[in-house]
Amino acid sequence: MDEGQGALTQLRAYLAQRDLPANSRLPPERELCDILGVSRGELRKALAIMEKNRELWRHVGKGTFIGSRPVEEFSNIAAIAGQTNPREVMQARLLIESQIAREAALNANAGDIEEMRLYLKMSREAQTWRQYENSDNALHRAVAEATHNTVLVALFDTLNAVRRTVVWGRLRSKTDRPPPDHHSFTEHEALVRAIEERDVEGAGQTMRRHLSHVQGNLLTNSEAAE
Amino acid sequence: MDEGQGALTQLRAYLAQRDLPANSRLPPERELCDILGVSRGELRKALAIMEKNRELWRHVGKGTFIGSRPVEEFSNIAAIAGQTNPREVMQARLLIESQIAREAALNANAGDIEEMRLYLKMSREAQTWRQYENSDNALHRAVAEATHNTVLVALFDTLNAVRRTVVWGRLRSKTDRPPPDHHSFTEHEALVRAIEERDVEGAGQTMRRHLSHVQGNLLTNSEAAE
DNA sequence: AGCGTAACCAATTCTTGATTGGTTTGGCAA
DNA sequence: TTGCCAAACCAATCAAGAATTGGTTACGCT
Repeated sequence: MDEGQGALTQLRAYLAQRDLPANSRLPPERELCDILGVSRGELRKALAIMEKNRELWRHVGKGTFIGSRPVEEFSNIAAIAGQTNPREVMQARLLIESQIAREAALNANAGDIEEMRLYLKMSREAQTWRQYENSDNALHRAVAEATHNTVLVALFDTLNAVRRTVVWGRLRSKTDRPPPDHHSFTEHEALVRAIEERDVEGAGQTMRRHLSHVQGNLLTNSEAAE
Repeated sequence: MDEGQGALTQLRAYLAQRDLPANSRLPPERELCDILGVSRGELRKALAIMEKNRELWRHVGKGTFIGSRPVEEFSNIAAIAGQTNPREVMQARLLIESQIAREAALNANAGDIEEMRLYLKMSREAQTWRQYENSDNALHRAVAEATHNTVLVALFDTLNAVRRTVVWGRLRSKTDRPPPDHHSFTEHEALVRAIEERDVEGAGQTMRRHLSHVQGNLLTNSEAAE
């Protein structure tokens, strides 16, 4: 009965003898076969058991390592953007940013409000769509910063980066600059006002309504966003 | 005086003729010199002007591209985790995951529910805290997947990675395994039931209540999470 | 002083080969 | 048949070197 797990005990003995630190790489399977005098199949069974037991982890091309598999250190914006579409992005914005608006209404201070009003003014005075978009982005980010929660701000930035990558080549054909009656102006103002008045529900609803309009514009593919 | 900008007008003419889409790469400088019959110095002056004007962007080793410079491609989990704390992370979870739960209630299919029930069972039968945490993570991720929105799943993963980095070295002193009356069991069950019954409000509220308890446990620093 | 040419620099990409875990196939023996 | 072994093959990864590319400098000429 010891025979069935012979490779495993041999491997364990080998590892115990070396006492390797975590995250250290052990020899490739083919070498280990020679070292332990075991066939590769048996060795791989033993490795599979230890991997399932989280004593080590393997990856093709890299090797076999002691300890548990490390967490993904980066979230790749391009990878996310490649797998999704504008509809999903807008839906996520709707859900995330409405919550951010609520939280901002709870935590914003006078300086935050002032900053929002500045971007509000800039967006209304924008001469080109590009300028307008910059102000709009800055305003939305100011709302996120007003939560005073670095994690929320980071998530907002991630989402924003994905958005900019996804909706990448859209057109601005109709007009050269945002019309003075653009729906975003009044919506943005209502949003800032709700945050200033600590109207949590109002802030969330205003943001939701605003992004719904943006979503609608985007999907009907007229001159897009915000 | 046209002479001073000769290269620029030539370049503009070349670009207008080709009508290249955004983010497309144009020939290396040395080739463009031959094509336009301009010296490299003059060409680079023209390129510098257009770059400052955000009509194109350049990078050593990559090339020159139409449009504005793309955003930072990665969000570094470690950087986020280094600037925040467990309180902020839990607050973000509360806001994000409650919205995810609502969206899951709208979009989950039978397979999603089945998967959740599996992890529910696994978590109840866990023999160690580690096993329990794995099942718990899997359940929460299954909820995120049930939204069928890749962006939301990606944001959830990012948030989760930050959480694991931040609350990394906490203790499990009191007991060796989760007690059978652990509050999470009933809360998780209620959550899955609400999602199954398409109870949007209920799903969101259950998730919010659940994470509030987790947050409370975490902050009173008793045997922590979920 | 200004322009053009050439050379050089450093960041990046491309190419090629080797390495490595994962899988399949065929042979062999109990 | 069943299990095992050896070999070959596969795809992901890494490593090192060549080639490319924007940025810079030096020199010569007018």
